[in-house]
Amino acid sequence: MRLGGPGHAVRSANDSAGHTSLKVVLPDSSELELPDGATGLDAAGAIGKRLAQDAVLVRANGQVQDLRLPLADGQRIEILTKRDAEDPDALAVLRHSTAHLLAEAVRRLYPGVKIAIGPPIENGFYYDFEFPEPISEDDLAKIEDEIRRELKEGRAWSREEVSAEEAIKRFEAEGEQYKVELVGSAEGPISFYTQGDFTDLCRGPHLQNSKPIKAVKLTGLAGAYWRGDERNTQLTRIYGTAFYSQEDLDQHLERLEEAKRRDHRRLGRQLDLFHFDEHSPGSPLWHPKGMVIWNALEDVRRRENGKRGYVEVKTPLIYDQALWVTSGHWEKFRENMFLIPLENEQLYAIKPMNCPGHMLLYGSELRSYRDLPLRYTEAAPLHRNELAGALHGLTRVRYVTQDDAHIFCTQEQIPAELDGCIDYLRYLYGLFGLEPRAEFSTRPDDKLGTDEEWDFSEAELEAALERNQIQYDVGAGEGSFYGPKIDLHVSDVLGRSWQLGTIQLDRQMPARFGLTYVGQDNVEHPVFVIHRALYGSFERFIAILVEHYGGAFPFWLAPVQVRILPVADDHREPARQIRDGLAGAGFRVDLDDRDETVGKRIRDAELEKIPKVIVYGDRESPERLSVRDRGGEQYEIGLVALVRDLAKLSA
RNA sequence: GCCGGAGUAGCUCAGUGGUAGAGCAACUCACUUGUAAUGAGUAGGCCGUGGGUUCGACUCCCACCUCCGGCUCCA
Repeated sequence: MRLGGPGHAVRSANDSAGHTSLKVVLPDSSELELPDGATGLDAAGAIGKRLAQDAVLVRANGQVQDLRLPLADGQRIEILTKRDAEDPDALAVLRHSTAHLLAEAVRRLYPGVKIAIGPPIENGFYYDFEFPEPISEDDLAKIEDEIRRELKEGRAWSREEVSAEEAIKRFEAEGEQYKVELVGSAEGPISFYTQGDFTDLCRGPHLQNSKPIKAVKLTGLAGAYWRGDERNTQLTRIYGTAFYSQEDLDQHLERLEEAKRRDHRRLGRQLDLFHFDEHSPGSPLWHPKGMVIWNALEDVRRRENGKRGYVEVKTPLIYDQALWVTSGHWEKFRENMFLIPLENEQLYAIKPMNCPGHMLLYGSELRSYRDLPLRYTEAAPLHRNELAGALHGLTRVRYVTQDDAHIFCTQEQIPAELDGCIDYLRYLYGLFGLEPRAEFSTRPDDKLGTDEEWDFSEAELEAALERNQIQYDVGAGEGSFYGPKIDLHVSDVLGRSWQLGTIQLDRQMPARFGLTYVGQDNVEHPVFVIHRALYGSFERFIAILVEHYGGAFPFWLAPVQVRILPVADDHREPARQIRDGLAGAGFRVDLDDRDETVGKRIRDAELEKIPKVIVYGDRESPERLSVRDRGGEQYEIGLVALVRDLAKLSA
């Protein structure tokens, strides 16, 4: 989480020389007059003693600020207290302070440990350490106890500003090399926060004291590279979370449990959609019910591609090494490719992407400007030898299927084609009620091509985002090696963000393949390629859908849409006829005539999250069916009317 | 690949240096069922794989495989 630096807010009304007071605006729009140099804490004190005691943070003009820092004239301020227990900023400051308690505890328990960095994050905080001896999860309980001891004793934070030289000298004396490095790269004033006998380099803000920290839990242990770079030493990261009350922590843990019930890996097995086998790690085995969802996505893809002027192609799965050298993958992607060394033959590789095949296809003929734009689409199986530790259910697989397309177009056609992709994206994500975040990813360090070329490509994508009024974050250096990208991200049930759709503008790969078109001027021009996958991959998209719906798919996606339950033996035959009638009308319907009670079979249908259950007994007839919706709502309807209603749900 | 954890019946999980357990699912029988679990019985295990220690290993040690939580990388 990014906390606003306090440095910017320090400027007070000095420019209006001679004034010895400043005014701030409170949330109720009333004004508060304070002596010049007054801090957030002073402001709280001026309002009430109790507020000053309870204050944890001040928000000045929307920016969080440490209570100990001076306010500026004219700022709108808001004092946050433990009563703002759900405010993200109030939680962040609590957790940040708890991270410091963790560091203090670890330093006391493990002499010789080096401390690195410990920020608040989405649902808690972490702190990175270099331990002299490795620790294990069993150690967490001991550390947690030590934090509780600190809380019982009570801690108060004090803040001081020092020069960079002084800070470096101090950390060098303590042998804290990571802190020395951090000071070296710090911007703005260097500040220290001290609680007990523990002093840490920190920008803040922090609590006044540890009283508001009512619940702490250390949640995990992991390796993490210093500064996120795998060439650096791997530190030990301790994760934890903290709350203003025990109830909030309990609620948080409950939500986690609830989220786990929606996990696509769990539901995948429960709903009989897919599974994994250790004989092919990272490669799902799709069950019939999973394929229903897959094919529903395929149907949408084919239908919309057809409407939007795409043409379907099919290209080889394996290519020789020379092709991959031309495409640039041999240099940039080799370690992620499955190679096929054949006896007495060239080295082949299974494709991790469709692009090179589509390049060959485009290059197989002389192309005219009249042919463009040419939109090739192919959802072929791709294989990427992902690092073993990176595999993750359906969200990160080795056998992946993109809803891929490559749009070959002229430079002038780029804006319209990008707009077309964005419109398509909007349609698709809207269909499922997904609300993705857009990220604009720019040139990476290992890019192909010149900065001038990238300036152009990046400008085209950014202009498309602006034109379509899409809010986006910038992923500096996150682009593909051949071009910048617009990526769509959606979070899974446990808050992990996954990239789904992507739109990439590429002039490198067509150039490497010598691809051109003949213009109206009878001169060959370089052709541009837009790589785009809108679901991203079927696998990941289905994972997100399973969690998005919690397995309760809308009628049109549900693997089994209707289940018929005959009450007793005599009802089996008429129930079969109802089933056949609905199946004939094109619905996915099955019959549960097991020798179980109706109650039991209803329960099973609910657990399978089947949208419609029809109980058929003495009271029913084709003119009068008893339908139970998923969740328990019941109504009566004739077969003909039911077919009509269900057809509407399928559209 | 790296750090930490875990692999026991189809699934969810107990167990421990001395004969391998439960619930659900499966199968059989009875019940003929009315909107979230009818009852009884039966069967089901190279306790992830390979080595080692031991009179004896599911249990202790080592290596590997797979999965889980992170890191890095990525659709």
